[in-house]
Amino acid sequence: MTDKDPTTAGTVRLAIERDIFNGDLAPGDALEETRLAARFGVSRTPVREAITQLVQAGLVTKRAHKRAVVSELDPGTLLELFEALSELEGAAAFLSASRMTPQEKSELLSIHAAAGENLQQGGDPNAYADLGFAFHQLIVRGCHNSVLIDTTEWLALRVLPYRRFQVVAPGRLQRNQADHDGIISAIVDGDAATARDLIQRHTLEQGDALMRFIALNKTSHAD
Amino acid sequence: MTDKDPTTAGTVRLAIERDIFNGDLAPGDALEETRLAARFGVSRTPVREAITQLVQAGLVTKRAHKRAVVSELDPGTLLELFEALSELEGAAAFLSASRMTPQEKSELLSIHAAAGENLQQGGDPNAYADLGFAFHQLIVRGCHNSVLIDTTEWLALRVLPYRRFQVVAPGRLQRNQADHDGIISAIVDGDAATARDLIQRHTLEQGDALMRFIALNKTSHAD
DNA sequence: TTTAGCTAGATTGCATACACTGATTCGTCG
DNA sequence: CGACGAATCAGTGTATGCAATCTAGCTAAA
Repeated sequence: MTDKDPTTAGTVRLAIERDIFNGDLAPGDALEETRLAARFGVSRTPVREAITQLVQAGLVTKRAHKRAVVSELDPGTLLELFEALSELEGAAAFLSASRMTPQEKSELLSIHAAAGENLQQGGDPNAYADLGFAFHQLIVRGCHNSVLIDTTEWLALRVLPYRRFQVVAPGRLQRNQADHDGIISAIVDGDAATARDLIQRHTLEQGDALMRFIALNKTSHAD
Repeated sequence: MTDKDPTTAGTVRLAIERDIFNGDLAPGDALEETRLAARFGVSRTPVREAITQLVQAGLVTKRAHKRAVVSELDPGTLLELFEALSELEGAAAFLSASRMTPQEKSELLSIHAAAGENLQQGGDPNAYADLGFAFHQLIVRGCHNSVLIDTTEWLALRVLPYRRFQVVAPGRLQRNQADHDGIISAIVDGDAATARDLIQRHTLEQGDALMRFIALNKTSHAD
């Protein structure tokens, strides 16, 4: 499903995905088939297929005869999501510690270094977030188990719509970088157990911070 | 997705799923839209939706303009699948050790006891397999994290089409029962770390055995 | 004023028809 | 006789139309 998409449905799906990740479509927003069809200049059929795919991907929720909406994650589900994600990333890191190639390790190091520079020079927080995302992704992919990789990224995907609630709490980025520091050295040293433990705790904390931030934001919005 | 399906597409999807699990549709078999539509007495549209859902569920593979086939797992992928599954079940067991309610624990014990009786009395191996499946499912669900549960069961689903290759190697069932014995006492004792370790190793071994069996069976078939 | 019931508009679910892609087979040329 | 190419065919991808369902707005009664 991650391959090319010579089919219209695939294109539409990617477009909707982008809208969700960009925030043009926020969680809770409705996906109206006719409107989307008109917007992309296609018929309703490929739009329906795209929505079906997104439903199975967990990004969209839908019930019979009711319109599809962008999945809304309540704090409880979000907590569960991060708990599961932390286990998966931990497992991947455990395997990566002994399976990553030298090239992969050096790539990981260079990304980590770039993130460090960005942090010291007070660069774009958004760029830093991207580097952090790449960091996690590289570790996950380093386990060389496509099933585990796909599953982990599948879960990580569901958190992306909430990335716009980026946590900018003071000192948070520094601690994040320090966490990454420990994780990377554990992996380079081949200390699988430590790598697992560190990244698991790290991801759980990330989730906790995001959850708290969203909760605050929600109450302030007071719909 | 597990709820009712007043929609035709959902019904068709479940029907195809049953066919796959029953073995009426074996891995590698093609899913022809027109034929399925005729068989269920509906049009191609709901059949297409059902197939799309099955593709996302991983049970069916499909590329543009080529017909969908029941997913075929080569030994490598199967190994990866069990490796990932063992990590997920391990994580679930870790959490279950401290989260299962007394009712859930007693249910687990009674199922385990029933499996033991079946084994001693030389009962139906198929029934024993069902009990084993229920055993794993109970442990997974005991973690009370729906995301983790869904993800684990999603992976476990992909192995089901291969259940007809049931391993009946001598002594295998006894060892399986012994494994379960250890796992259950670790969970009841609340020893999370041991529970994780045991079930992880256990699932990996299960996968290994299944893989070997399939490999042998494949070569004998010699297509 | 509030609430229950109903009607009209909007939207989804399914069926049918058409367009396009990929494969197989037959014919022709080397 | 073999190989390459074109035509035919099977099958998927998309568009459109219709029926069933849901939603909202209005009327009427308590």
